[in-house]
Amino acid sequence: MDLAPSRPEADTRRRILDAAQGLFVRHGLDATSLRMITAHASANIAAAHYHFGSKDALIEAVFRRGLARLNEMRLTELERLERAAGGSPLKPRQVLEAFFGTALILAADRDQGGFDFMRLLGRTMSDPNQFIRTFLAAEYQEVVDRFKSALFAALPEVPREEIIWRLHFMLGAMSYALAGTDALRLAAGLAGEDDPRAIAPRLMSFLLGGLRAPLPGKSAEVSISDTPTSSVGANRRIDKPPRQTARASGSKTVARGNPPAPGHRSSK
Amino acid sequence: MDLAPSRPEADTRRRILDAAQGLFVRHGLDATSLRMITAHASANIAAAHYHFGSKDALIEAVFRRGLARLNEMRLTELERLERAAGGSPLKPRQVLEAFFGTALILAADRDQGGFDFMRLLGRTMSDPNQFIRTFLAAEYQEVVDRFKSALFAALPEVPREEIIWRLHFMLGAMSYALAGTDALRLAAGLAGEDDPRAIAPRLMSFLLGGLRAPLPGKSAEVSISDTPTSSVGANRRIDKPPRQTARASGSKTVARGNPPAPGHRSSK
DNA sequence: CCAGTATTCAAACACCCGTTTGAATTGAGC
DNA sequence: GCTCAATTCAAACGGGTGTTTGAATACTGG
Repeated sequence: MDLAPSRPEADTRRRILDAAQGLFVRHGLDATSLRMITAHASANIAAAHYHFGSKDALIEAVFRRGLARLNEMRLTELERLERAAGGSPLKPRQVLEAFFGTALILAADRDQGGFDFMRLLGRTMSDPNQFIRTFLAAEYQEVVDRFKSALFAALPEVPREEIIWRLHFMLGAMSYALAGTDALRLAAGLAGEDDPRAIAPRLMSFLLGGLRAPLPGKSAEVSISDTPTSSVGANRRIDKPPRQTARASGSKTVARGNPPAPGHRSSK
Repeated sequence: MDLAPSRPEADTRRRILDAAQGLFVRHGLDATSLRMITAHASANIAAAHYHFGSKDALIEAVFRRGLARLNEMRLTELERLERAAGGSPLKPRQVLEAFFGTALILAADRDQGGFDFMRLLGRTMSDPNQFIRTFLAAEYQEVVDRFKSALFAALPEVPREEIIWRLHFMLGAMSYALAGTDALRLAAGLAGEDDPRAIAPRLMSFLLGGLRAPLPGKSAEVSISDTPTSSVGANRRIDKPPRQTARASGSKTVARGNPPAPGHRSSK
């Protein structure tokens, strides 16, 4: 339309959004200050408040922009498949492709920020901040309802409660894989460690396997809580292991003003 | 080398650790201040520095205490199973029980703080803070190596790279389930929504199903919707959704022309 | 009992945060 | 050219942060 490709005022707004997204995923929401963001965006601090109103509103704007794209892709794909199926229910794999496959496609888009956003989203999924949680839930609701229904129809013989649990688990697996933190250095050195295109086929077959796993036995034979005479509970209670004092012992024999190990802290 | 267990001064230390753990899981590491912690623990701010040296060192201490318990349980159980098997490799299910089952048992312990700690751990697994990440990796290394080896032995025919990926996915599913945030309000209203004893059997069969899923097709490494040959229904298979380039020229992603009109909220 | 260390405490320090202000700058329409 | 609104800017405000200080207290060994 009449929107010139480079409107200067709109540019500041977009630069701030981009900088915020990149810094949020690298340092976390709390640890990223508006001053860091505006410095990265070559903008003034007050400009951020002028365009967004507050830091929380800026966070909202970042997620709204990313989720609009993601959710539109998901719903478009789901509707396309349902239209092609013509009334008959989809296969479980198709539902997963529409939900998780599109997310992974978006995560592979490094240029337009899809990569950063999906990592950010993956990490934020387990953020305790109430304001974020309610916002995410609201922004997601339509998509979640649509895909829940599609999965119910695809697996009519599975109890709905069980399907919801498994959707929950699948979400966790994807979020963690996308977040790409690998806190345990598990995949360190693996090829394509943080490349969503390498992860996608592996994740999809893992998710399908989990979704179609046999239901947990009602008699709880599978359950760990009552493995015969409690495998782990054999020693009944966990004794406190001897306090590992190798590194922390300094903190109790302190004289005044003793910093245990001054060489800590960074990344904030 | 240690102080007697019931010395009153040691009590302050424990009270601070407990309060910190509870507040960390409710508000996050960054959003929890030392003043909040010491107020909850009925202690002085300086006492926290006296006993731990810094906030980062306090965070370390919280995780060290919890991980010592968790990792000891895991290793004990793994060794018990390996001893019982007498040289022959364990079954995949047994390895998962020793790793994830023990975590879920610990998470069910509400009295001694196991519940809070496992939720905290689940959320921290995707924390971007570098200091936390390296600390967790170091603290976990022995356990990770042991369980990786056990899984390799249990699944000799599966490529090791694939096993590592699936271990990664399983960790994500468990972390997210334990974190118990449910950002999407997926399981809202479900029975035992945040009770690890209700989650355990369901999670275990999901994980086993994912771990034993058929390997992803080797041929196409890039494609998301792979399965070039083995599609279940030959009729309508999922094509690659059209590359979403509409956004580049799209001017409707975010409603432009937002007047400043702040009206924000603060909920922190 | 006293000596001396281990622990607590209130107060202050320097710094960074999100937010606000009011003036300067820009750019389009008459 | 001028007007007027939209946008940017440097500077400041109040408040919360982690950390430090030095004195007061609690406790243990002799």
